[in-house]
Amino acid sequence: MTVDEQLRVFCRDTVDCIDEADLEQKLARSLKEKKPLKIKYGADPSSPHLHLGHTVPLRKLRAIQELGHQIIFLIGDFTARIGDPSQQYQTRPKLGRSEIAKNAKTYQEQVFRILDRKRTKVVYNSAWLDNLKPDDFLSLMSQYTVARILERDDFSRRYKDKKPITLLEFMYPLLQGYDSVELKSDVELGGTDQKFNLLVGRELQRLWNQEPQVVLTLPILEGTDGERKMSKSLGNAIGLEDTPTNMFGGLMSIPDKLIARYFRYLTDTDEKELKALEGGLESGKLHPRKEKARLANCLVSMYHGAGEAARAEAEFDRVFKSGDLPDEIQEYRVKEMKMDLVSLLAKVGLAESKGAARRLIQQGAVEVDRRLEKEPTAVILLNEPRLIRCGKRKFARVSGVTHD
RNA sequence: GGGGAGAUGCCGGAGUGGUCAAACGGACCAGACUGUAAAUCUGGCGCCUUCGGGCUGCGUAGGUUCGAUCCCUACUCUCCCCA
Repeated sequence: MTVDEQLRVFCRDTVDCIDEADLEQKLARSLKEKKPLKIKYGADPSSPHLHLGHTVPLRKLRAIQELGHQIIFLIGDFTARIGDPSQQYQTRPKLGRSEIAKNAKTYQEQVFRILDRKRTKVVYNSAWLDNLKPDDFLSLMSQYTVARILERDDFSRRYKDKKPITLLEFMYPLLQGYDSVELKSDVELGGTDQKFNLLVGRELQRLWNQEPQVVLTLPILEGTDGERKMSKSLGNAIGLEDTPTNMFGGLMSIPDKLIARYFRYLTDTDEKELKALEGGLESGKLHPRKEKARLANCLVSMYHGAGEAARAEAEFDRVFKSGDLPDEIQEYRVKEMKMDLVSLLAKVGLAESKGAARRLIQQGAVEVDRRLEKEPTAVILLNEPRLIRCGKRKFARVSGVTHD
C-alpha cells in the first residue's frame, strides 16, 4: 500500500496526529526499507474488564496491524501500581502485584478478540522499570519541571480545586514516556485523555537522541448515558463479556444522538454509509429506533456471532415491546414451603433489603405469577414454582424444596 | 518548622446542641408514558418492624451534656498561607 493510503488508515477518525509530516516520513522509510513501524499502545491493567470504549483504539490498532506494522501491546504492570492520574479527579487506589498479574491475564484474553495475536508483541513495563536504579530515576526526574507537569489539565484542575496530588502521580507521565524510549516506538496510540502522557514520550525520546514518536489520539467514547465517558465504575459501560441480551439491551438504551458515533467508532461501516446514516437520522428519514436495533445487532454479531445477535434482538422485542418473559429466568430453591413476599424478595436478591422490597411492592413493581401484588405481607406458597417479577427486568422462579 | 481551614450518605454539597436518617443537586431504583433500558412526569432512595416504632449513622478514639453531625481533647488524613 502506498504511503498516502496508509496515512489515511492511520489518521481516519483520529482526533490528533502529531504530527502528520513525521508520520508520512516514517511510513515512507518503512516502505522503502521494508521495516514495519513499531506501534505502541499501553494498557493499564487496573480493571480486567474491557468495554466497547476500549475497542476504539484497539480497532485502530487492528487496522494498522493489517497494514503490516508491528503492534507492541504494553501492559503497564509497573505503572498500574501508581495509577494513571489522567481524567482522574482523585488519587487512584494502588493495586497489588498479584492483582495486577491476574488482571493482565484476563485483559489479554479479551484484547485478542480484536487484535491479531500472531502480529502483536506483548510487553510488561516492569521488565525495565523494575530495574531502574535510583540514579536513573533521578535523571529521569530532572528532565521535567513541576510547571510543565502542572500545566497539564488534570493536574491543574485538581490543584485549583484543592485536591491532593501525590508525587507518585507526578511521575506517571514520565514513566509512561520512558517506556517509549525503551521501546523506541515510532507511533503511540491512546485516547485523547492520554495526549499529555504521549507527548511526554515524544519529548523524552528526543532527550535520548531518538526520533520522536508520532502521537495519535482517538476520542473517548461516551457511555450509555450519552454524557460521560464509558467506564465501568460510572455504570454506563457495555462490556465485551456482557451476555448477548445485556449487550443488546445496553445498546438500545443509548441516546439517539450517539447512534452515528457508535457506528463510526465501533463498527466497520464505511464513510459513505456513515454519511448517509447521519443525514438520514438528521432529516428524520431514518427511524432512530430501527437504526439503533441495527447497531445493536451489528455489535452483538461482532462479539457473539450472528445467531446470538438475532436471538438477543428477538428476546429484546419480546420482553420490552410486548412485555413478555425473557428466555432465561434465574431459578431459586428455598427451604421454606411458604414465605412472606418481603422476605422472599430479599432472600433471592430481587431486592437489596427487606425495606427495599417493601417499598417496591408498595410502588407496584412486583408481580407473582403475572399478577400484581401490592400487599407486602402476602404469603407466597411455594409448593410449586412461582414466577416472581420485580421491576421491568428482574425475574426469578422460586420453589420450595419438597423434601430433604 | 510556623500559622490557618477542613473531613457529612454512592458523589457533590447544606446543616453548627434537641423539630436530623440529615436540605438541595446528580447517580441509582420503581411507576406512568413511549420507538427502547432514551426524553419527560411522579414516587422512592441506611437497616429492622406486628407500621406504633426500634437500631446504626455525619474521619477515628475518648470526653462534656438529660441529649451531640453540631461543644471539648487526642489522633489520622487533606487543603491554603508563610519559611
